[in-house]
Amino acid sequence: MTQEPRYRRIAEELRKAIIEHAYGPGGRLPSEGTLAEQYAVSRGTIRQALMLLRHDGLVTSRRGTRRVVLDDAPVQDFAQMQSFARWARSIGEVPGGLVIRQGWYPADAEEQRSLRIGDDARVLRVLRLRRLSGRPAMLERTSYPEAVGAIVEPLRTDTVSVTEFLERGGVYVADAEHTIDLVRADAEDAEHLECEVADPLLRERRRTTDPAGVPLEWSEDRYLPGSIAFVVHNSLASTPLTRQHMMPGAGSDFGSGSGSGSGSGSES
Amino acid sequence: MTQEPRYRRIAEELRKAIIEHAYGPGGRLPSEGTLAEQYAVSRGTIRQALMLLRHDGLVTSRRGTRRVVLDDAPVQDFAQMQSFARWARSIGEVPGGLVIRQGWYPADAEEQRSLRIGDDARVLRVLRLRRLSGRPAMLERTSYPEAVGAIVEPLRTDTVSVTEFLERGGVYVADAEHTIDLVRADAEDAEHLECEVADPLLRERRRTTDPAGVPLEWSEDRYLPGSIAFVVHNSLASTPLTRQHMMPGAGSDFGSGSGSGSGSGSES
DNA sequence: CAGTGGTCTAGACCACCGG
DNA sequence: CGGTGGTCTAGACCACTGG
Repeated sequence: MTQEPRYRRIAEELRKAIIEHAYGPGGRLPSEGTLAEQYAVSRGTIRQALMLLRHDGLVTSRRGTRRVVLDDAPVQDFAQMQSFARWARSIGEVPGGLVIRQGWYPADAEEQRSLRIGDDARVLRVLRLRRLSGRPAMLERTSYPEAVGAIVEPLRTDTVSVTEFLERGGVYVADAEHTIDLVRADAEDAEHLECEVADPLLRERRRTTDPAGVPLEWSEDRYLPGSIAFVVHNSLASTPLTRQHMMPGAGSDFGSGSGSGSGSGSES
Repeated sequence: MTQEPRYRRIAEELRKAIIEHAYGPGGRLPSEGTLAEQYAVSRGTIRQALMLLRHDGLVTSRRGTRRVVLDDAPVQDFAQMQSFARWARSIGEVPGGLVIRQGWYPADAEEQRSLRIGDDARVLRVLRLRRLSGRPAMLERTSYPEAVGAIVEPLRTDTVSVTEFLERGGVYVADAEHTIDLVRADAEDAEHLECEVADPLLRERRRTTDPAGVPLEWSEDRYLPGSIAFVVHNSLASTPLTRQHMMPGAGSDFGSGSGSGSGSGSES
């Protein structure tokens, strides 16, 4: 039962206390030494716990002063960020998923690079519409490498959560990289998202890998504006956020929806 | 001279080795024990170094196996993300800044909340146009609390980097929270960014705090599309990325540029 | 100045992965 | 099974903050 490491459980207790405003905001946490005594663990363990809160932007840390509680950050866990369905449920919406088209194709250059596969490899391309309580919210073009595709392919087309299915099969996501920018809807986007061609959409391109570093999927998701925002926290301690320059004309493809990446099924 | 802690210097050496493809990608790092010997430090110090690379998404880590090198991540340091000018230089562009309007105003509700100040506090609102090598790239509406505003106010209107100026004054940013979504240009946006009213823009709302947790600025930046993307890395180890739901009608303000937040100078 | 967090050590035990 | 990383301990010294 008690398989969660000590420092994680301590971090959870502290997080809860903070969210319930036991200290702040602006309040000071007990010192590491005091906490170590209270929890009857060594200072190192306490530091590990506090590190978690630090990375989530819940507390500061400076030599010389006690840690200060920051405002509540909109903290989600990794699992929730990784799965559209889980996220939807957490905000009280009913997630819907529907596969519009899927099939095996030879990997194009972008897929070969992103999924780290050879130029003779096949990928499963899936075009999927995501709904929030019935309303179209996002159109997802995903490419899976052979091994993962074989698991995903036989799924019912209305499977709500692919991520959760993969987890039951022992496939876990450990890392993800997201690129967020703006594109305009192509004909396919407009049809399924029920908007006009050339309407602006929020685009998230995503590459996920398993704990061994093996790429699991490469996806381009296009969100209708007004329903979603991305929130990022960064700090001196850890900075996963980056601006990226785009060569004029490249990157932000207007119109040609299948673009360079995982266009899904426009072929045939 | 040797003031950088040991583990950071080790991390830098390893990062360099990785970027120069001394191991991978896909290659395996030496074990922690081996590295500890090589650098003549304890295993704990090596683990601290590796933790940095882990959070940057450069290597994996799993019990039982050696760490695996992932693809090169687009790693920037915090300072670069924090400063438009520094970022611009790093991609070989010439940053430009021009204050269009600034002035002191009573803090509105949003500013009071974001900057954690009372309802009788004043803020300095600055409307600033940012250029990349001459071309308009971003329009920035920033609100500073009294203390910071007093430092920023006397600056020349063409000051390229406010961040760098503040650092010279001993003001350092330690934490930031970013919310990214899509809006349409209002009249003010269109005028200065040289686009049409209602053109889509990428919006980044940002709140930064100093090492003690005191809010330093609250800003709403609007980028012309096609010139920038945001890249986020997240992992089981640390997940600062979040989707956020928006109430229909709220959040994504169309038109009223000064929105709920730090509208700058539309008043008068 | 006393108290705090940042760094570092040297050791221990365990869970897990691969051969 | 041996080797690996994950967890945890008990101590030490230092840099910095604040009164």
